[in-house]
Amino acid sequence: MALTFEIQKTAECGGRRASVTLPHGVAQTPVFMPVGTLASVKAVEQGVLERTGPDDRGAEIILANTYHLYLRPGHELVRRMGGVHRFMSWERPMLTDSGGFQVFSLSGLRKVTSEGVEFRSHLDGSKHFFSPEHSMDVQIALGADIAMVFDECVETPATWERTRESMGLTHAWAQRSKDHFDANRHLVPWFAEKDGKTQNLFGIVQGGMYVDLRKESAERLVEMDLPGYAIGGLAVGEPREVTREMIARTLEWLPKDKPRYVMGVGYPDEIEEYAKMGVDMMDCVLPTRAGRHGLVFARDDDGRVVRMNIKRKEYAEDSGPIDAACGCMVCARYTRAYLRHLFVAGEPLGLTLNSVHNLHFYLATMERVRSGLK
RNA sequence: UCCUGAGUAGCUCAAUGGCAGAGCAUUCGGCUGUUAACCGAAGGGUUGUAGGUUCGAGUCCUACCUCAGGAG
Repeated sequence: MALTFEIQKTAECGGRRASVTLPHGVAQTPVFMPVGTLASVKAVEQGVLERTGPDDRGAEIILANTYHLYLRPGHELVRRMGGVHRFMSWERPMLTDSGGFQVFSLSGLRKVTSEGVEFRSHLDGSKHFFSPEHSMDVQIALGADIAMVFDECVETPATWERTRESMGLTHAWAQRSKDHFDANRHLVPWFAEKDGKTQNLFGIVQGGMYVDLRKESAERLVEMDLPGYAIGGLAVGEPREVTREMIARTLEWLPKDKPRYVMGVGYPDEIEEYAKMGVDMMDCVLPTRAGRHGLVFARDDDGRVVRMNIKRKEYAEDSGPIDAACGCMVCARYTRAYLRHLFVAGEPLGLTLNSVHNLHFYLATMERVRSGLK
């Protein structure tokens, strides 16, 4: 057994306090997973990521991206370097996205057929082809604890017919992903059969903004008996109520004894809400991207999330921390005035400190939720 | 003192004699499985000064002022 999911408690709201044990360690869920696309959570050093504040357990799982690492430095190079963990010196669990989302976000540079996707590199325009089998080969070479099936994320809005067609493709690709993965997962750099250390493959539910399609997608994927399931294709421009409804309904049809992962969400209040609904895993670029763009999160006296644009002039001589109640190393040490100065002056440290704070904020938000679910 | 060149937004610079603009800076906004230290919006002008030519001048003419380079 490569993955163990142990639920300590399921609250009335549906949220679960649990832990997921993976080849590279244990993560407490609900868990937020920072995104490190190119084997780097942008602007944050791995040691800092392990501990963003004095009483913080740090990031317990981080993401990397199949598409990006395939293009640069190349998955075979990463394999030769001992796998992505060793390559980037991150010993905790990791998850790789399959490249399916890039099929969606790189539209204009790609051509989709039932066989796979032909696309052009955003780096140099060179032609490449990704199939479910190839995505699996790349993800196995990278060797994250969790790999994702190769899927297609449909654009929003999309008609029911278009969404159903795309979903059918995702299902066929999921089966092909699983078959190829099962046949080759012993090739992960750290494979150790006697220790039961094997890579895990998660499925991805699609179905756009149509409840009936979400149900069909969930049922079809559950038949494949995968160790965990993701809900994909959300937060792509639809209203938040729709996102919430899709998650709430899809959770009904996913196994309760396996991790459920909503991909690509969200704002701090969203991840809190979804965790309480029973989502166990989430990832999002927002804390790091927003941080690099000058947006930091804080809580007001009532505990409500507030957005703070650190660029604003009103912080120029503000000698307080971003959030006095925050336990991160940035709030313990630096003033808003200094952070604003670094950002306005274009100092790279500003990007780093904002990112570290935001990551801590997200991780602490999950910790709050976990405490509440006890 | 003379010659030459240049004076346009906070800065660096565009603009056939025909609606005075850009980049940067400033202020504000956006960011949801990262093509993103990114993207967008706004504010900002008596075109060095004073005259003249012209239907119309940032642009042509005259004088002056300032700066740079050259000559003496």
